[in-house]
Amino acid sequence: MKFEVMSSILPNSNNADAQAAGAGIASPAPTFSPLYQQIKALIMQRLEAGEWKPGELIPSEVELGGRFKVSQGTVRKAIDELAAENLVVRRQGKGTFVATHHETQAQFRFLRLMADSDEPQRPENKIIEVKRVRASAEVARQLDMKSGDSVIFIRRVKSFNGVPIILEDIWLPGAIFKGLTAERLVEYRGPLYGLFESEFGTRMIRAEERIRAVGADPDAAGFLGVTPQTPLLSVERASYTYGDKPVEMRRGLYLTTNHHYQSELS
Amino acid sequence: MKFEVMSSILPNSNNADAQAAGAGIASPAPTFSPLYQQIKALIMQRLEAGEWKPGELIPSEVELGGRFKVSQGTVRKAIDELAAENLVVRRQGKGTFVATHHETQAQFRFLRLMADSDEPQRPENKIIEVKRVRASAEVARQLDMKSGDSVIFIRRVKSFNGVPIILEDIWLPGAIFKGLTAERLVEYRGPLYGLFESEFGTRMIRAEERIRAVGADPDAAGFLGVTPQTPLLSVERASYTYGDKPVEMRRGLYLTTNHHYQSELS
DNA sequence: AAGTGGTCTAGACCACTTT
DNA sequence: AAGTGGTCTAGACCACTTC
Repeated sequence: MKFEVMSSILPNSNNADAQAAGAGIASPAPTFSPLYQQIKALIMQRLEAGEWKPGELIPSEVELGGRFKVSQGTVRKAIDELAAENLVVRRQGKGTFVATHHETQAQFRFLRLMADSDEPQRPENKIIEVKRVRASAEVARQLDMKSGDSVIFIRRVKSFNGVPIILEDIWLPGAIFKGLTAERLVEYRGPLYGLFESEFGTRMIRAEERIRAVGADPDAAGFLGVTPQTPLLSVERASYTYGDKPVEMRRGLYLTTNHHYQSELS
Repeated sequence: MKFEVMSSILPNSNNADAQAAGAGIASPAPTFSPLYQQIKALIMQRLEAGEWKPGELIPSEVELGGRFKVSQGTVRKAIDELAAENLVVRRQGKGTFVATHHETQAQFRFLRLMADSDEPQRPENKIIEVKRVRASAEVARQLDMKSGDSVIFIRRVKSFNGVPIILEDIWLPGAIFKGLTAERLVEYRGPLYGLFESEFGTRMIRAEERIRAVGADPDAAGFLGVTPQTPLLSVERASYTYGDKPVEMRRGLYLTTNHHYQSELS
C-alpha cells in the first residue's frame, strides 16, 4: 500500500487526506499518477491478494471511499477502469463483483473461432494426454521459468457437433498447478480457466495470440481427420494473470474449413 | 437532432433544459438513454455530417455544454466514449480533435501482421491492377449493394524489406469512390484509409476480420513467390464507416513464414 | 425503507498550451 | 493571462435490488 505522489508534487488540498492514508511509507518513485489510478492500484493489489475472491462482492464505492479517504467519485473512476479491463463486474442495485470465468458470458471471450453458418455448435472436449514434462527452452521462455523446470503438458481435441476441429497443446507451470490430474480434467465440466481459478487460485486476465497458417503434420492430421499438409490455423497463446505474470502457454491447430477466427479492429 | 427521453420518463430537473434543446421534435422511440449518450449521439451526427473534419478541433467541452444546455461534466462523459472509440482524440491544453488516418500512430491500427524478429520492416506497396467491375453476389452482400452494381477492384502486393508478404484484393463501392484511378493510387504515399478520408470524405471507423488457413492457388503463389498449396493466412475484412455502413471489403493472403497475425484477448 | 451503482450538476484546482 | 482538457470533490436524484 503506497501512494506515489507527494504533497509537494501534487499540491492539491483535496489529496492531502489521501496522501495521509498511505502515510509512513516514503515513496521513492518520482512518477506522477492521479489519485484514481492509485486507488485502482490499491484495489488491484487486494484482488491479486485474494482479499475478495472471484464471484464475491467487493465493498461499495462509498465504503471504499471512506476507507481510502477519497470521494466516492474517485473510487468510481478507479472501478470504471477495472470494469473496462474485465477484472470486476458492476451490477446496478447489487454492487460490484470480482469477475470470474464461471459465467456463460465469459465462455467465449477467449475462443474466437466461429462457425461460418449460424447453426448451433455443440462443443465437446476430449483429453488425449496429460503428463509432467521438463520445460523446453521455448516453453521456459514463454512461462518465465528455467529450462528443465517441471511443466504440465495437456493435449486435447475440441469437437463441434461431433466433428474434431481443434487440436490443442497446453503447457502449465508445474509449481502452480501441482495437483492437476488427468482424471480431474476429464471429469471437469466448463471452461478450463474456471478450473484454474477455483481450484488453483490462478485467474487468467489477459492473453496474446500469434496466428499463422501451417500445413498439418501427420500427427495433427490424424486427430483432425484430414490429410497431411491440409492448411491449418496455428494459434499460439500466452496467458497472463495479475502483474502480467505468464501462467499458461497454448498452441492450437484449428481446422478452418467451416469455421473462421474472428477479429475486431477498432 | 433529437432527444429520446421525455420529461415524464426522466423527471430529472437537470434534464429539463436539455430536453428543451431538442424541442419541437416529438420522439417516437420509447427507449431510455442517459443524457450523455444523447449528447454523444448529437456529436456523432455532426462528425458524420462533416461539420468538423478529420484533424480539426471541435468546440471545447464548456462550449458544447453551453450549446446543448448540459453541464461540462456530461459533455465530458460523452466525449470520453467517443475518444474510447477512436472517433476523436484529446490533447491536454489544446482541445479535442477529430481523429484521422493521417497519423503515424494510426498506421498500424489496421494491420495486425508483425514480423517474428524485431528487425525494422520497410513496407512497400505495389499496385497490380485497378478496374471497375460489377458486384458479385458476395461482394454486393458485404457492401450492402445490389448484385451488378459498379464496384472498384484493386489488387496489390505489400512487401517487407523487398520480400512480397501480402497479396490483397480490395473492393470499393463505385458510387462513393467515383474518381479513384490507378495513377492516383500509385502516386499516393501513406495508408489507403488516409486517401479515402481526405479525397472521398469517407472515414473508416471499424472493421471485422475473418481469418482462415488456405492453400495458395497458382495465381497467389506466383505473386508471393511460393509454391502452390503453400499454407497462407486468408484475412477477409469488412470495413465500416459511421452508422455501421460498409464501405470496403478486402481479402488478403498473408505469407506467415516469418510473420504472424497478432491478436489481443482481453 | 435502505443500500447499491448510474447519472448529472457545480465548482475548484491542476497541468499544459497558446497568446 | 486566458483557454483547454484532467482530476477531484460534494451533493443530488435516479433505477434497481433486497429486506
